[in-house]
Amino acid sequence: MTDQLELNMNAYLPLRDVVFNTLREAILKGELKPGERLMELQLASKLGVSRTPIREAIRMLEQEGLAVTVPRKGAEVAKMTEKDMEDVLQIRKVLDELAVGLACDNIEESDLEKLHVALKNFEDSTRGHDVKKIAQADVEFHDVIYQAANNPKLVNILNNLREQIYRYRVEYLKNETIYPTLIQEHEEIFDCLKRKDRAEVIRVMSYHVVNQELMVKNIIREQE
Amino acid sequence: MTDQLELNMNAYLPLRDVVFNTLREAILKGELKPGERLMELQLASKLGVSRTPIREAIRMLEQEGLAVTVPRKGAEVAKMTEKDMEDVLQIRKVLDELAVGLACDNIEESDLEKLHVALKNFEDSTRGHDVKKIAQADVEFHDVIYQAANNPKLVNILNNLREQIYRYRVEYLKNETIYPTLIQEHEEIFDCLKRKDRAEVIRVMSYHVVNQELMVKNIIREQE
DNA sequence: TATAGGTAGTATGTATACAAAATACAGGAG
DNA sequence: CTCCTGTATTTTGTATACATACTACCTATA
Repeated sequence: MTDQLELNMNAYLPLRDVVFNTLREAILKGELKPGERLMELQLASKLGVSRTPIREAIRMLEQEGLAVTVPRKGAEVAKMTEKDMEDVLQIRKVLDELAVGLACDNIEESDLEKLHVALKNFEDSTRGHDVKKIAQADVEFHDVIYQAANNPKLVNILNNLREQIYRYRVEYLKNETIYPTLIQEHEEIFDCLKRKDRAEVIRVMSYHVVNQELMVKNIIREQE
Repeated sequence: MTDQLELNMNAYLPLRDVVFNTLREAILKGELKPGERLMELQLASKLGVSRTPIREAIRMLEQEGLAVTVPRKGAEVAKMTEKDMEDVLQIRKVLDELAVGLACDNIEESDLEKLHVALKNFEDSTRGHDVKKIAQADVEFHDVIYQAANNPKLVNILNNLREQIYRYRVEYLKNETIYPTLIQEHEEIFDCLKRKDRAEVIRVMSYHVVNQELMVKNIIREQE
């Protein structure tokens, strides 16, 4: 019996997960706007499923902080104030510091290679003008670090926090003048990890996140 | 029209929330053991409701990390390895430091009073032998700090993390020899907050959490 | 004996039905 | 004209029905 060939029975996803992913994407992309009501029947007919998977997906979005429901009123897309964003970024700052510190302890040569590839991919992506692609490349860079931290629960929380600021993050990445700084910071992070300079990599990461915080807050203020 | 008399229509809770709370409690108390299957029909008949609210509650437990589901197999109570616990406590450490630092920045006289009451309540509770009560008093002490941190998203995450270690925490609090240390640490935290000594309060809190980490890990190791 | 295959029973996945609350709106009283 | 109220409609809450996949067990066969 071959070890390979595990036969991706993973191809199957329950509808609730499909719906969840669909709604999640729509919220993050801004197609479903903050405060917009999530009406079960309407979503069900739009997505061609019954209310049951919709309701289950809403329960999941709720726990992710992407939707808020009031009993007997229904759910709506979660609103984000500047205060909420500050709160999220405060948390993200210390957890990103934790993650990069752990990554520094655990990182192996193969991870460093992956990180270097991700670094270059990000740099390349900034030469195009596809903001989504740039955001994606940035996510992949940080994902390598998250994985190296070897703490799945931490990764989970960080992904969730990242999700919550994603909308504003895309906006922030439209500003091309910041790319050189971001690239440089990524390089510094990479170098520190390579040298295993724990204190320094935490300092740089901290700076990297705080920077974003200031920019994102500016964007929110402009939008209001 | 009187201002008062808001008439607690909050009395109503959807069944999904009742079920969620019930199952959550059962898992935390250990009535539902790690790895135990959560069968919809069985739970439905036991709780006297239909499968619908059960399913929605399971989706919520899933996102809380208290249950794990495999498509077409069903859900079971999440298992916790020592590694999982370490992961949770690593996160909790930095977030508790963040919380107490923020609390130190924001805390007001009224909060300090509440904290002092909670401190005394905890001290009193340790003179009885009701471990649940002691755990509750400890939670209330830390809740005052969490509230003072003025970051609801942080409180959310911390409550969730606390939930995940609750089972082992109760076990840990059965060891009466640790009470004096805990009381002393609580007092130190209170004093630091009163003096607004940010660096020191973070140091003490960090110590407070790390201490628990070591104890909880011992307990897990013994159980295995 | 061990294994393959079939079958009954059970569990989940999804859709639908019915009840009750919330909402919107129209008509009437003041 | 405004505000109240009653009614129709929409929406959520909950239960149930039906389809399909999984499990366990039994039987037949090599």
